[in-house]
Amino acid sequence: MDKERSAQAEVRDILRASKYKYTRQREKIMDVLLENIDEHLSADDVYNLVKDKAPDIGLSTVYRTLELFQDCNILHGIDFGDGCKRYELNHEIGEGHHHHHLICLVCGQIIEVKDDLLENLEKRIGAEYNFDICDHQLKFFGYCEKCAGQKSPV
Amino acid sequence: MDKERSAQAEVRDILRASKYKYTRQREKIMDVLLENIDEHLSADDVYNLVKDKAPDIGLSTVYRTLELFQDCNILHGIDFGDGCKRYELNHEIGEGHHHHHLICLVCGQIIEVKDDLLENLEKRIGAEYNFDICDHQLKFFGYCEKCAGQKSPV
DNA sequence: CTATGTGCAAATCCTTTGCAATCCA
DNA sequence: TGGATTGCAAAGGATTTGCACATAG
Repeated sequence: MDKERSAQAEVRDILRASKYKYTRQREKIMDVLLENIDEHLSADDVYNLVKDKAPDIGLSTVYRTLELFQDCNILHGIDFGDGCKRYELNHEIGEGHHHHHLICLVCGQIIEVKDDLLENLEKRIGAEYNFDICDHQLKFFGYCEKCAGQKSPV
Repeated sequence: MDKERSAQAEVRDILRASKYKYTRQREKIMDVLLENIDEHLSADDVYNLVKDKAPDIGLSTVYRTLELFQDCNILHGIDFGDGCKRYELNHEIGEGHHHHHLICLVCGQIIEVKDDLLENLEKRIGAEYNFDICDHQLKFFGYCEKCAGQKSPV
C-alpha cells in the first residue's frame, strides 16, 4: 500500500529527526497501527497483532514504542474507561482525520464522529487563556440507537 | 456550609432512591469531595483526605464509593493520563458548572475552562447519529503561558 | 564501534475481589 | 432482623524497570 509506505517513511524521518532509531520492531508496530487505523488498539492488542510479524517481540517493547510514538506526536492515547490505554494515530499520519467519539453508556460501543468544528472555539479559548492549543479530544456520552430504551449500565 | 448541607441531602436522596444506604463512610467521602470541589482527586487522594474524618476507613471502600457515585451520576471519572482515574462532581451537585480542561503538555498543569458552547454541536451530532447524548468531555492539549517556550515534555 | 534499543522476568502501581464482621433501614 | 456495606488481605491486571545481550547508524 502506497499510503502505508509513505506513512512509514514519514515515521522513520520523524524518529531520525529526534535521533531515535528506526528499528525492525518499531516498523512492524507501525505496520499494525496502519493496518488497523480504524481500531483503538491497546498495547496488548498491538502486541498480539505484531507477534505474527515478529514472533520474538516483547510486550515491553510494544509499551515503550507506543510511548515513544506518543512523545513524537505520531499517535496519542485515549482512555475509554475500560481499564487500559488505547491508541489512535494522529491525523497527520496515514489517512487519518480529526474525529470525536460517541460512547454508549450501556453497551460501551464507540462510534466515531467525523467532525472538526471546534477550530473556532479552540482559537477563542486559546486566546482567552493565553494557552497554545495544539490538539483537542472530545467525547460524548449517551445512549446508542439500540440501547436507547434501557438506560442503565450493564 | 449551607451549600454542602443541601448537597449532602441531595446525595442522600439519590442513594436512597436507588435503595442504597447513606452510610457514615459515604457521607464523609462526599464531604471531602465537596470541600475539594475545585480539585481532581484520585481514589488515593480521597482516601488520604477522608482518613482524617474517619480513620478506620478502608481504601476499597473509597474505590467502591467512588464507583457507586459514578453509577448514580453524582460524579464522573476523567483520565488525565497520569496513571490513575480522577473524579469530578457533576454540575448538578454542589456549586458545579460545566467546564472543560486545558492540559499543558510540558508541566502537566490543568486549567479549567468555564464554557459550554457545545450544546448546539451536541444536538446536531445527536440527531445526525441517532445517539441520545447526555454528557460530553472536552480536553485541549497544548502549552501553558509559562511553558510556551520549551515545547518538549518533561 | 557505541549509544540505543530489546527481551525477559521481576517489580510496581492502581484497582478489584473474597470473606467474615458490622451496620443501616 | 437481614441484606447491604465495610475492612482487611490477597489477587488481579496493566504498565514499568533492571539488566545483559543485540543492533542500527
